[in-house]
Amino acid sequence: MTVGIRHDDLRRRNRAMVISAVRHAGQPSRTEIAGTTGLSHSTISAISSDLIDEGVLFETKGSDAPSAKRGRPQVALGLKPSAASVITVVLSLNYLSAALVDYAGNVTDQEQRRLSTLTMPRDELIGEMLAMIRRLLAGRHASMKPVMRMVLAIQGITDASARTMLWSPITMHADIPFASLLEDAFGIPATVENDCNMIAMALRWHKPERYREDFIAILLSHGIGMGMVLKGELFTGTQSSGGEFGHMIHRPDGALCRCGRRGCVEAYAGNYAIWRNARQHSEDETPAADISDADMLELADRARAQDGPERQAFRKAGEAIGFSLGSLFALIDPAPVAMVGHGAGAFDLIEPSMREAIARTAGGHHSKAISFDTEPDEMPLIREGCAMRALTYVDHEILAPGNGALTDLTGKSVA
Amino acid sequence: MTVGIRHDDLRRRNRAMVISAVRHAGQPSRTEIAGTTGLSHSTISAISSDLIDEGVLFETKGSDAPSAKRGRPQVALGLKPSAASVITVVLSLNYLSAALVDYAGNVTDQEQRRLSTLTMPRDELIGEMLAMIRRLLAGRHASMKPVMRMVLAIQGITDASARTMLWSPITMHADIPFASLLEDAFGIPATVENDCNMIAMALRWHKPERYREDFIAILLSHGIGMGMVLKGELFTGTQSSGGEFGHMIHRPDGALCRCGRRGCVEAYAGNYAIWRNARQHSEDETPAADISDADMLELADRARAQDGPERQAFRKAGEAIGFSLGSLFALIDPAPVAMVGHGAGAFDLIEPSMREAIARTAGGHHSKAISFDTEPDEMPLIREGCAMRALTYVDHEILAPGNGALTDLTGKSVA
DNA sequence: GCTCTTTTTTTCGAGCCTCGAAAAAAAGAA
DNA sequence: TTCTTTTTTTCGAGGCTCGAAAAAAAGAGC
Repeated sequence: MTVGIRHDDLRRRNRAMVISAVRHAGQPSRTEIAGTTGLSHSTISAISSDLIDEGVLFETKGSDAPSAKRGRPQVALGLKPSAASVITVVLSLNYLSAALVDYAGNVTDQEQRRLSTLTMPRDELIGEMLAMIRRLLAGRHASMKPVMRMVLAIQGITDASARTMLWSPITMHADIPFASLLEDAFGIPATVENDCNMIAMALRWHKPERYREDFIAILLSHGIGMGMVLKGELFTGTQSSGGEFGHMIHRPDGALCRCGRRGCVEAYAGNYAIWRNARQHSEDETPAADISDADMLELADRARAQDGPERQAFRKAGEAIGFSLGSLFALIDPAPVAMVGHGAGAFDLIEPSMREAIARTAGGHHSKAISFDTEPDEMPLIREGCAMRALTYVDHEILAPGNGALTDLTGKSVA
Repeated sequence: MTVGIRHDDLRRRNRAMVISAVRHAGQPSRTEIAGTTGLSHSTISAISSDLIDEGVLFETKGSDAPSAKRGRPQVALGLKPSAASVITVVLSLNYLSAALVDYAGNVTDQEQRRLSTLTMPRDELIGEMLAMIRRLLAGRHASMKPVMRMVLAIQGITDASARTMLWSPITMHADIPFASLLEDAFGIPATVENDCNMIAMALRWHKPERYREDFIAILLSHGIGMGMVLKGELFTGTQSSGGEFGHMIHRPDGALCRCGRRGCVEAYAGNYAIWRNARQHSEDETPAADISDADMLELADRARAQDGPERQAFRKAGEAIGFSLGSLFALIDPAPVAMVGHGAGAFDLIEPSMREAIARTAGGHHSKAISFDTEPDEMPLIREGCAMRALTYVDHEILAPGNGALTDLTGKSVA
């Protein structure tokens, strides 16, 4: 039983709507906002006037092109970059990066470094992260507004409340409560998110014309990840970040997977699996820890050059992805797919067998119509997805108190 | 971009909330409603007074047990049975049934009959359905309030807008726009829903303590169907009713499925598949059209009596369901499962190999903790699910116009 | 039998919020 | 300089929910 709507919720929600409209439209006029939200001009005027007073929005005076239209010119509203800032952190295999992002979404500072995540002790891993964040916080100008939110994206599984990393292939340590660790260290609200989910957020942000209501992002890398948006909402599991497409079962009792089980999609389509098959090693062989992008590129080149075990390996990968996508499509119906990550660079080798497999499944009813796109570089997407997620959180916090919001925004400096 | 909340939406939503609270609680007092909705007593008082005036609610005077409590006694509110009525229709293999249900959910009349759905011409199938509905409409008392909604449940796939049956195993005809057909014939709004989705609705209604936010209902019958509730919402595909668990791929290029493809779960776990395996026929053999429940019972008995091809067949079924549930759990995390339908009577034969398979998948992390329940009789569940769905539609229509609602409710008689 | 408690329900005024219409503002066009 | 056109603000009206207080409807106690 959902709770009833009280009167003050109304204002709060409509404020949220206005902020969200500005964030999506960039620099809309009040009239434009009224159009997209369906609220009346008077309401928009009242709300945006409040938000300007509170320092959340501002009138971007220098309207670029004096639109040459008749009538009173529109006044564009923008998100005030100084209204707040957020920190994004991305932790992936042997790699850590963090960025400071202002309220308008601009990266104002960032840092990245290589680490040996697989072998590092737990405390060291956490320590490196905290230190990097600490440097970012120390480095920002005194004039900058306080950091209001931190979002950490990891390769791996988080709990449904986005507070704990339950498991990750990049480290042997499990159940690290990153959200609480970050909150305790810096006094700033934090969440931990799955990297592929952040990729999905970023795609929707970047290419709304293609990735809007329903789409799937598949990360082809050492392992196989997935982020999915259904009916406009990020799809997550009931207890975890979910969407573990890479561990759907392709062949019962089949090839050995990095997760220790058998027959997972990843055990055929992950980099290590393609490598293993290309070398004609046994499918029971323990997966290699890491394979360089250069090696995978070389493998792909050889597969393109001539038929042989390399080409076969990519073919098998396509088959695994195809059948499992077919199973997924049986559940959710076909949707546009983005193939993300370095592995997407070899999509030409994967696509034929993948499409052939899909066509043999229930989801492949119109397999010709299913459209695939490739995004070879995942890191910027993850970072942007994190930023959007963090800023969205802030948007909803800013509107919450309704009135005294600005005392928290411009006032006390945290950490 | 969702639309802003206008002022009158507020009342509408809170009215919906009150109606929904009454429907869930049965006969709550105003105080109780205030508690569950979180709205103030004054608001509840105002809204329920309106709804009583409009003939949607009524004060159930004869309060059964004079609660022996001190203070002014609570006045129970109930849904007025005469506020509206709905018709539910269930179409399954060789079987058609329909019922007339009042606003409080009581079945006031019903009819059912056997048909040869597989061989009937399209028009005859439609004609039988229309005729049955016509008889129900003709048979109701003159005092009864107009039928405001019809919901048809079918075994098969419908489009996302619940207007057309896209495909069904019970007939060779496809793309039958049942919703429009019914609306044109009777002038009453109608939808077509997947039977398993209705089972899920009914389960949530019946056993909310077990089936609440997240659960799965799997129909074990000639084919394999699924209805799923995730985060409190019925899960459907993006373009169709979705959730075609039975056509996830268990073994690529495996056994021949009724759908014409190969390796679907159904091709191992549907009645015809179990039958085929028990008889040690080839997996390439065309599936039998229908197998009687008695035959399946006998098969199960023989499997229980001694090890042999029958027991093997059930074991294979369990394996197929187990691995595919494991894949599903990889996507959504484990959830309580209800095994519904006659096939659930042989769940004891299926369970061991199923659990073993699940344990070998990513979703089987805590396979011991995944709980299964059986509901051998699906028909009543489907009917009740339809009724609840229809009544929920009506609830939302009654509250919509806000004021003149009753003119439609008590006034003109449709059809 | 009467008064006191207790609990539920209704009433009433206050405070918000959104809306539509009208007014004001800010340009270009003539 | 005066019209048009378009955007934005202002203002009063109408609704809605809320909290407090009042009214209603019992049982409890003497």
